Amino acid sequence: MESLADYFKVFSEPNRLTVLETLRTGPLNVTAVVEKTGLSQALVSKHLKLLTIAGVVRRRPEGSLVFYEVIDKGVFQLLAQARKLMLASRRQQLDALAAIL
Amino acid sequence: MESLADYFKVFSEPNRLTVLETLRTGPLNVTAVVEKTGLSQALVSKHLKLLTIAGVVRRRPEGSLVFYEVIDKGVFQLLAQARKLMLASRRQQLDALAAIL
DNA sequence: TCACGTCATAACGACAACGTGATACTACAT
DNA sequence: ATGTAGTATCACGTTGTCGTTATGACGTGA
Repeated sequence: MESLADYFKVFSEPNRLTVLETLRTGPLNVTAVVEKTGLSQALVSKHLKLLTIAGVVRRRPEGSLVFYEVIDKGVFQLLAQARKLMLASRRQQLDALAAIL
Repeated sequence: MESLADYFKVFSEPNRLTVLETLRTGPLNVTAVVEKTGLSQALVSKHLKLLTIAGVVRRRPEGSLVFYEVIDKGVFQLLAQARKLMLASRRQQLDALAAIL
């Protein structure tokens, strides 16, 4: 996690966001995430690793399972704020378009 | 701007963030941004275009100059919140490391 | 009209990220 | 010890993104 840009990059991938959303309600093991998302196991594993490296998620082995959980639920606030800004931008775009027509 | 991930992608590039920061204090024309950042003119133009498409920035031609300005300064709050989370993650990482050693 | 400053775009090469299929590794049960 | 379920990783091909160089387009003033 070098720069701020790198941090944003963590959330700039649809499947990774999907995986992250999966953990909103609580810890899950890899297979559970796979089933919830429909993504391949290898892919889920990769994204979880990235999220772990980024410090967004914590890895907790338990027997033969490995559970992952969001460390700071504040990330979801970040997602929410970004979504809000995005929608506002979209509205503004439409207004600008309407002004032309 | 299809998905939320795409929106995050806008902020996931160091040079693009640099360009955006340049506009924090107010509108600037392209050449001014080029001088402030030290990036090539073509590159600045590209990033500004992307920021415009994303609805983060507004393009305003004025004579032979083209000014760009941030539409919703709330984006800087987003940057700030992300930075805060990033630093918190970093602290947590170090704590986890310290616990091992 | 011509030249110049400003900005945008095209074409290209370099490199990174994504997803997949196959394989290794681990813990546990038989 | 062998098998099995769960997880991680490797190697690979594909695609996307970044930055550069060169060129095009536009407005302005001489």
